[in-house]
Amino acid sequence: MPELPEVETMRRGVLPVVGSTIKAVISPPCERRPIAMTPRVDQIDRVLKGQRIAAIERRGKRVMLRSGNGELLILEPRMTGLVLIADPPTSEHLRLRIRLTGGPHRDLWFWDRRGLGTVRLLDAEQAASWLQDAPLGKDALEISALELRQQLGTSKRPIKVALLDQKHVAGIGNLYAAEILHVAKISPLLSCDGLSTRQWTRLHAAIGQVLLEAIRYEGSTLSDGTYRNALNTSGSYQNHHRVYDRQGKPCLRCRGQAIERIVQAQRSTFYCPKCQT
DNA sequence: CCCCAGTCCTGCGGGC
DNA sequence: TGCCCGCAGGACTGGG
Repeated sequence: MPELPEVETMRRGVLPVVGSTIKAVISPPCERRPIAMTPRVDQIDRVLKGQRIAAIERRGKRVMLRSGNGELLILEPRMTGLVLIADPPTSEHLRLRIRLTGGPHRDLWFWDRRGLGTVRLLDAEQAASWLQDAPLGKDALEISALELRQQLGTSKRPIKVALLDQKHVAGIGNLYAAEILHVAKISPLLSCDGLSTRQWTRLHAAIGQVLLEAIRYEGSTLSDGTYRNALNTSGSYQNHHRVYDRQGKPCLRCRGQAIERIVQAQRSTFYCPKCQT
């Protein structure tokens, strides 16, 4: 579930470890099948041991640790991954432990209940080319209105489906796509090439508005309770959702129409058929 | 180009 | 009450 607001909240939460030195990178004992990690953890350990954490960055839904030597450790939480400096929710689903020294925290954890997350280490050269050539669009908070339209404008896919495609714009997932389209008053069913200039402008504004608003509330912790910030604390944006998981309930804008749930590209879409056209 | 179904995986909740 | 199935969806893959 973590999308841009949750991942940005994780990033901000682990910022205090910038300047710390990496003592070791190890796999905590975990009986489950290991998560996808390249290269192997002992290789990652060999490369990063003794290095300073120079920065913690984010692109789309990934948290990236930049080492003093310019290597990039990319943590991709996917559905249930968390990046923490506090004690993780359980000891059972720990996937990576980065032991630290010379700063306020002893450990940086990657915890992932379902184990769909990934860890990847790139050297400085690979990192530079990955940041440039990765099949990953501009970050949703960086993209301009013009770029957004250039990326999506000729597509015949429904706008909701296209917004989820990370190679056009990175960071928007199923929950925020629904929230954004409601704020923009655009039907999720509308074909991208059918959006008017006015609608593109509204969409771009809604992306910024919704994502920043969600970051202010530290993201959405859904009923399964999985998502936590770096201090293992819940977000509260779930209390401000306009449409997500509100099928049958009245639209908060028009007050009358019931929110509908439909399926697009095998995913739930929530919207107000009256407000979103 | 786009779509769809299947894959990874765990925990929960609906239905019987 | 208990058990099983299906659903949740981020990213990716293979076939059409």
